[in-house]
Amino acid sequence: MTDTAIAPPQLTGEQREFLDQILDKWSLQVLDKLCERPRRFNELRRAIPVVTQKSLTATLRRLERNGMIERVVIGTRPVAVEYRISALGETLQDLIDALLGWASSNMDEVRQARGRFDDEAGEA
Amino acid sequence: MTDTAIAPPQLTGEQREFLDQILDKWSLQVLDKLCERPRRFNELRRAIPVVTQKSLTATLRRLERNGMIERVVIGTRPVAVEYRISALGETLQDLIDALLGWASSNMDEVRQARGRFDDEAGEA
DNA sequence: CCGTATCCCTAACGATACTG
DNA sequence: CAGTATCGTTAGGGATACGG
Repeated sequence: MTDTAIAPPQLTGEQREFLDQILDKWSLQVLDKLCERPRRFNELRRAIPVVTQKSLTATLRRLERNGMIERVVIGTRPVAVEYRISALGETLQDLIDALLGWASSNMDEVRQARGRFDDEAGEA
Repeated sequence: MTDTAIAPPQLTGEQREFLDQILDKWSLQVLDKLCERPRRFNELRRAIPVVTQKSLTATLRRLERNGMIERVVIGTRPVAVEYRISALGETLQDLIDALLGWASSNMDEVRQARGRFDDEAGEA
């Protein structure tokens, strides 16, 4: 106990589960797209490489349940649905951008690390 | 195209996969622990709530392969192994802290959102 | 257009036992 | 101590078909 002024972020199981639900494979991309502007379901589907209907629906429901996005039903015919980032979701925007930017910037080094790792495994 | 000075972070599949591998259930916690100081295998195991040997091993291998951590074998008897954050991993430290901090700060609002969502589903 | 329902398959995980 | 190996279960994901 020397100089830990701020409380150590000992994650509770609840928090771990929550982060797990908003940092998964598709969520980051959905949040990223919705940070730009609201989108319709099929619009999102097209914007995200190869997500299936099922996975996208599941991701949207999960994000909505966790308060990260809002689902707005527009009562036209046929029905239209718009998804948009929530106030809570917006507070994560900078972090997401930073994360995606970090991944882009360091992908090269990651590739090299993978090469080294796989080589060592191969010769052993 | 108004003021987007930085390139839009259109994630490649490769980058998405990479982020997926270092933001998963256990990785965040492992990285967090190793940012504090190097740790031994069983030390990590105890430090992280309920991870199993198998999952911890898999997580460590994945992080090592992606260049985020380093595995140092100390040739004592019985063998000791120390894991520590890599230079690349360190560049993510602030982001991880921010992420964990954000989760802590907003957990309350998340709980409320869940309550609302589950209520609506229940009465429907 | 926006989903839900179904089938199927595989990747992940926990539990347990065993090795250098 | 630090793993690997195996087994059985289960959650996630893709493909497809159908409904409001």
